[in-house]
Amino acid sequence: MRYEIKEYIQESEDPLHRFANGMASYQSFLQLSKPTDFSVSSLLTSRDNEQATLPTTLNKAISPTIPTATTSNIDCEQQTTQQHTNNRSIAISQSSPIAGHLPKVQIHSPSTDSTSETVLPTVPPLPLPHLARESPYFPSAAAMSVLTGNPVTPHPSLYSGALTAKFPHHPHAHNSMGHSFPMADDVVLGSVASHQLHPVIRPIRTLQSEEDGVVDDPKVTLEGKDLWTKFHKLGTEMVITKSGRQMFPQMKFRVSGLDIKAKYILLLDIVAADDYRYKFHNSRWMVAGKADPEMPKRMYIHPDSPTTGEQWMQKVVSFHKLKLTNNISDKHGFVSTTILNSMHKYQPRFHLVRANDILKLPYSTFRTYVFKETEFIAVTAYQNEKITQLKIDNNPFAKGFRDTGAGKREKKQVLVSNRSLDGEKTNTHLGQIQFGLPENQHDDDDKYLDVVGTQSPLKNSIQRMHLPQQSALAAWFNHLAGSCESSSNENAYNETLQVDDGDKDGSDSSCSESNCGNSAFKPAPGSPKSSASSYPSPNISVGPPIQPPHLLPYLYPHGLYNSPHLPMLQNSTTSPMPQNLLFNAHLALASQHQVLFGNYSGHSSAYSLQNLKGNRFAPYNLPGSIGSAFDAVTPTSKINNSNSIKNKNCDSDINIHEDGSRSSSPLPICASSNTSPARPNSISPKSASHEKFNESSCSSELKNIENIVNCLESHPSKSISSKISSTEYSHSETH
DNA sequence: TCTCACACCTTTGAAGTGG
DNA sequence: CCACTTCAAAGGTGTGAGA
Repeated sequence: MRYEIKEYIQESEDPLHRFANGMASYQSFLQLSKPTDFSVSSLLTSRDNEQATLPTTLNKAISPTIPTATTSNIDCEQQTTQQHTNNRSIAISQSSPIAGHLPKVQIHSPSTDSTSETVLPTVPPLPLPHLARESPYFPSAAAMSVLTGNPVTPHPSLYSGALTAKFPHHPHAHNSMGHSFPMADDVVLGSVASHQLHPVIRPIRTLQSEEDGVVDDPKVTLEGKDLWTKFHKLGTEMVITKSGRQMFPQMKFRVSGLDIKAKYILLLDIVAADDYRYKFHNSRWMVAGKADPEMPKRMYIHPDSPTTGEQWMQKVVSFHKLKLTNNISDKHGFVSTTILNSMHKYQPRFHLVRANDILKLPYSTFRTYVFKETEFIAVTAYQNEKITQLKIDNNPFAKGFRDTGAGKREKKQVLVSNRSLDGEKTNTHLGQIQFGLPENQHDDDDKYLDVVGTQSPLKNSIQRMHLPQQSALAAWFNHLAGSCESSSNENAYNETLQVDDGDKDGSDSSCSESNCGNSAFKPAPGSPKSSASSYPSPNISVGPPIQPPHLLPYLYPHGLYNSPHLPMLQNSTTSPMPQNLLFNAHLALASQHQVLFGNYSGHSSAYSLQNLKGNRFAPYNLPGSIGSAFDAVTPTSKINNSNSIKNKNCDSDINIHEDGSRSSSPLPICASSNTSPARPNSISPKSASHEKFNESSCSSELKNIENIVNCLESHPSKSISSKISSTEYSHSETH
């Protein structure tokens, strides 16, 4: 795998121009720098919160002394290379720690169009107390700051925390206002990193092929895009309930361009779109104040993960089982629910990771796809009746409320009574919807009921976007995902100024299939327009593994990182560390992992765990011949992952030291482990029998998890180790 | 603004049936 | 044994009253 950092020197001082580029670099996916954002890598690299392990040579690598180079190997169809002609491209490639390889600096030669790589020596971890204090959730940024000499400022974009706008910092946020943007298939992104927020396009194909010999060109399309667009025009609302509510429309994607034999992990997460709380007033969404503290987020790993690209491409990938809840104490559904705040705006994100093992997610390259049409506001009760009607009309489970249903009859009675109370305008609107007028009439009707206009205060976000002191790595992580879109956004910016005006009338006549021109989240007139106003759908990002602190919130119960024992993961809410949290963390991970439950027959354990009844809608059946999820991946082996059958116990080359530091090493962390953490019988009846099936593998993987947790426990400044280990995990302590 | 009970509906899988 | 049908249970909906 590869970490890639590229630096792009922007010549223009035009604020808008800078903004255009800068916004693109703020890929929200990489703003996973706070506990409420999640990252798989946090499980394995939490210690990075305090310690920078990046090579010192990185500083040199990204220094201005690097000869200017052009990114001639740009392969982005939406690129605007001419706007980036004078740039330098540096790819800092950290071979996967798993592979035991040293980081490399990749330099693109301007003249020869060639790429050379230099291996960087690994340096001991650097204690960065002040940085850790300031950016506890983004250690790599801090590390990079030191390496680059740039002080880390708690730049809002560094942390997509409650106090930080997420998507407004990101071009996508500003793109939410509905402008034409390319289809997902039209966009190919390269990794990007720049302390000046200047993206450089680099072809994904090159990236991937250099990693492990697997060549893929993933394309993701949103299923039901038209329906999503309809909702988006009105301002999509998603009901959240205590027990969890499924999303409608459902999050379904069609994936293509995958390597048929390589294994992929597909994930979905939902992040706050901005820092505001909304209210529905006068038939429109308005900002009602600052956002409440963000709830802990969880990453939903598709239960079929990992499976081969061939399998993924066969059918639609559905994340319908993901539930939304506002129940902070939700304990049982941490695998399949995500906790949201009511009256807050959220943005789902789809992640595609080529990895044959969930445990390797942190070291794998994420491709993130953001479909702006899927943005929604979480509500406990529907606010916009047009949304309600749209749901009723399209959700089969709500048929009872349609014209022919009893529920509908009830509603009709209500309407009759309302008709005598309300104005004629409202009655007309309701009547049109109820009696199933064509869509275009629905759209026309939109003109009568003003539901458009979430007044996202973007200005502040924009202002916060470009702090020059932002470290290179911080920028890297923040807009890792946004290179291509950045370029396209730059073009799009000019288009935006035109398109936007045309969309103000609420007409969708110019709204193509990939458009979201009439988003109800369109900012009020006068709101700053960003270059990101026109964005590809989806917004795609490619990046290095998500950094340390993020996996926990996803795979761990919220209580874990709300715990005072985990200050680096702490949310604004503090709750005592519940019993068995660590075990639950294991369970959370294990439940997502086939091996731990021996589901080699083709069904993931996650699905078995959360619903033994079976995943009714599971799109795929995993072939039993796929092999263990713990099949070794040696990035440098140039061997197809799916074909590599190696020592499952020795496939991890990363060392997680007792002090929490990581280093590349050929020594597996669990090679000779005979101790597996005790697992309560309540995990799964299958687990016991499965131990027979593959005891060594289980032991190995459990050891992996154990090390992961131990890593957290031993975190020197977080004061979590003793408390956790003594109460939760002492029985499995192996250090 | 949120929770809850409710009616209505779809979906699923077991059970039954017939070839 | 297989395919098809039937049926009950589970679970997903929005509604509306009440807190």
